Formats: sequence, C-alpha cells, structure tokens
Amino acid sequence: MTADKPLRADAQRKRDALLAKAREVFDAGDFFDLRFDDFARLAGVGTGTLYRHFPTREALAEAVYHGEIAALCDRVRQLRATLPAAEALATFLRDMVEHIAAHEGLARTLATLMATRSGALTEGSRALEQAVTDLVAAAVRDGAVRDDVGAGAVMMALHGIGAAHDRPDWRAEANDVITLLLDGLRRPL
Amino acid sequence: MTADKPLRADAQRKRDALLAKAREVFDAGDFFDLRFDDFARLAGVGTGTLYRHFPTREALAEAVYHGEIAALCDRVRQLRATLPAAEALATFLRDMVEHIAAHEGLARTLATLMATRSGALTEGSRALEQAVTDLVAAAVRDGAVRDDVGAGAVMMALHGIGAAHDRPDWRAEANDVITLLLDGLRRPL
DNA sequence: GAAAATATGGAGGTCATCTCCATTTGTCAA
DNA sequence: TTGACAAATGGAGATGACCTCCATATTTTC
Repeated sequence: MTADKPLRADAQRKRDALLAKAREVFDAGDFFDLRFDDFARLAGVGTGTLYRHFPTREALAEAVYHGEIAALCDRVRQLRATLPAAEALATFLRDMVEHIAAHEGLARTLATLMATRSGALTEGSRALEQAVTDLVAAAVRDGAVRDDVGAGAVMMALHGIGAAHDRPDWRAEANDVITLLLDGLRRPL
Repeated sequence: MTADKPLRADAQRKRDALLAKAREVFDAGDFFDLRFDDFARLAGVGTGTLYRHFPTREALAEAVYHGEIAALCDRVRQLRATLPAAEALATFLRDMVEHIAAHEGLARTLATLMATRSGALTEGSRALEQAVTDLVAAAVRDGAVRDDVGAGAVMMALHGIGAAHDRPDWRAEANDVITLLLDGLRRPL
C-alpha cells in the first residue's frame, strides 16, 4: 500500500516543514480559519509544493494524525504490558481524556474532519481501534468485563467525547462518560 | 427573542418551499455536496431570496433542526407521563437510536454542522438537553439512578452515536453504548 | 385602485482553491 | 568536477462557489 519512493532531499525538507507547521497550527486550533495558500507561505513553501505533497486539507490532517495515532497505540501496548487488562483499559480511557484536554485544538480539528466524513481518518484510526479491541478482548478473557458488548461501543463513546469538545463543562462530563462506560462494562449483568 | 413579525404572504410561501426542500435534501444526505446557489434554484427561488431568509447554511439547518428537536422533546414529555423515570429514560435512548437510524442523512448533516462549531445547533439543542436533564434528575429522585454523574454525560454519548454514523456496524454499536450507559447509571457501584 | 411597503431574482463582484509550467535544485555517471 | 537528466519548486492566473445589490414585481393598505 505504502510504496514509499525515495524522496529527493529538498522535497523531504519541504515536506517536513509542512508537517511541522501543520502540527503547530492544529494545536492552536486555527486550521480552518486559515487560507490554505497562506498556510503554504507560513510554512515557507509555494502553493504548488503544498498541493503536490498534500492534495487536500484532509490529506495533510491525516499525515499529522498518523503520528498521533501511533503514539496512542504505543501507550496502549505499554499499559497492557504493565497492568491487568481491565486496569489498563481504565487507565487508557482516563488518559485519553487528559490527552484530549491537553490538545484541545488538535481534538477540535480532528473532530471537524471526522464529521466531514472524508473517511481518511476512519481509515487512519483503524490501528487505534484494533489496539482498543485487543485490550477489551483481553479484559473479557480475564473475566473482568462482560462479553456481550463490543469494543466498537467504546470507540463510539470516545468519538463523542472528542467531538463534543466545546461543551462548557467538558472535562467533568467526559470523565462521567468514562465512569459510566467502565461501570457498565464491569457488570456481567 | 423571536419577535416574529408578520410575514408577507408570498414570503411565507417561499420560506416554506425552502424548508420543505431543505428537509428533503437533508434526508438524502446531499446537503454539503450541493452549491448553495443551486439549492435555491432547486427550491424554485432566487439566490437573493434564499439568502434573505437564511443568511447561511447553518441558519437553514437550524430551522430544519428546530422541528426535529421539538418532536424529540415532545417524545420525552410523553414518555415521562406514562412511565417511571428510569424506564422512560431507557426507552427514550433506545428510541433515539431508532430515530437516528431512520434518518441517516439528517443525522449526518447535523453531525457535520455540530462539528463546524457554528454554535447554532448547540443553542438549538438546549431544549432537548433540558428535557433529558429533567428526565435523569427524576430517575435520580426515584433512586433508580446514581447521583454522581450528570446528564451531560448522556448528551455527550448521544452526540458520539450521532456523529459516528458511518461506522459499518453502527446500529449494534449504538445499542451497545446505550446498554453500557444504562447499566452504568444503575446505582450500586 | 393607487400608493406605500415588502419581497423577488439573478447578474456580477469577491475571494479561496487549485493547476500549470518556466525555472531552479538535486542526483548520478563518466 | 562537470554535464545532463530527473525531480521539485513557486506563484501567476484560471476556476468556480458564495453572497450583495438593486431594478422590478407582488402584496397590503387606505
């Protein structure tokens, strides 16, 4: 799928500059207030170059998002290695809230892109979903979590948390959602 | 707030035509693939007229959304009148999933608008949120639901359900989320 | 039924997006 | 090193969506 052709030196440099600036702008939450052309100039690059590297806003977002997802997957693996599955899951979900809180602008950007149904992100987040699915499955095997609901529900709830980032009392509510999920998951009924 | 001035006859007619066509397009899910100008023509109206009635896409969406919200609020009231609070809540949430499933295009449209953070919808959905808040509060008073999490969490989860409408196994996952919420809400910890 | 008030529609201005290609920069073999 | 070929650049300008403006048409009022 990713038939990475060796990139020429200057091309690589420009590409990196674009990604770096993109991360910056994302975090500030200004991504959609900015003309795409201006973004190019901001990154010290011509419009043509920008468009060759990233044909659309979404493509750029996905590239940034990719690193983010990888980091989260690592986090899941790390937790799984050091804690019982159920605890790892709980910790991961709580961490997730903190993580989103700490990167509000990025969360907002991603939520917007998700909704634009570009699909690019659904594709990109597959890895994270897989990691969570494994985590839940492990917890089920331990008997700590019911087996009649899938990990998809957890992803959906997380999606909601990320997407609702503009609610005034976001952090408390997000933690409430996690609490309900975890308590709901515990009871084998 | 709404100082409804009496609208001239033809103006009312055009306005209705716009709303009717909007509902149609919403339900088909094509709202964002359509040039706003073309939408005007589709509704048999000049661009100027469209813009006078609804200055932005969001304004139009909100107008459509308004009826939707009112219907849902009625539904909540009706359930509260005929069932114990906890059951009413459960039924409402299950119904909500069905409702969204039945109006996929509309759900998609609303989710997109939510994410665009226009705020128009947050404002518009206040009534629904209030109704849900009352419902949860009543269930808490009955002792059927824990009192340490707010209704905001429920709204957030609903938001996630609506926003994630493109997941392949949506309906089952949505119901799982509701199941987790309801079981999590049952008190005993 | 005529004047005043209100609403209409679509031609055209404005501005972000994206393409195209003449020029520059990097790579590699001799 | 140098020449020659390939790869990449950047920004001027075409494109097309969005919205405004106002001469005309419709409704209401007296």
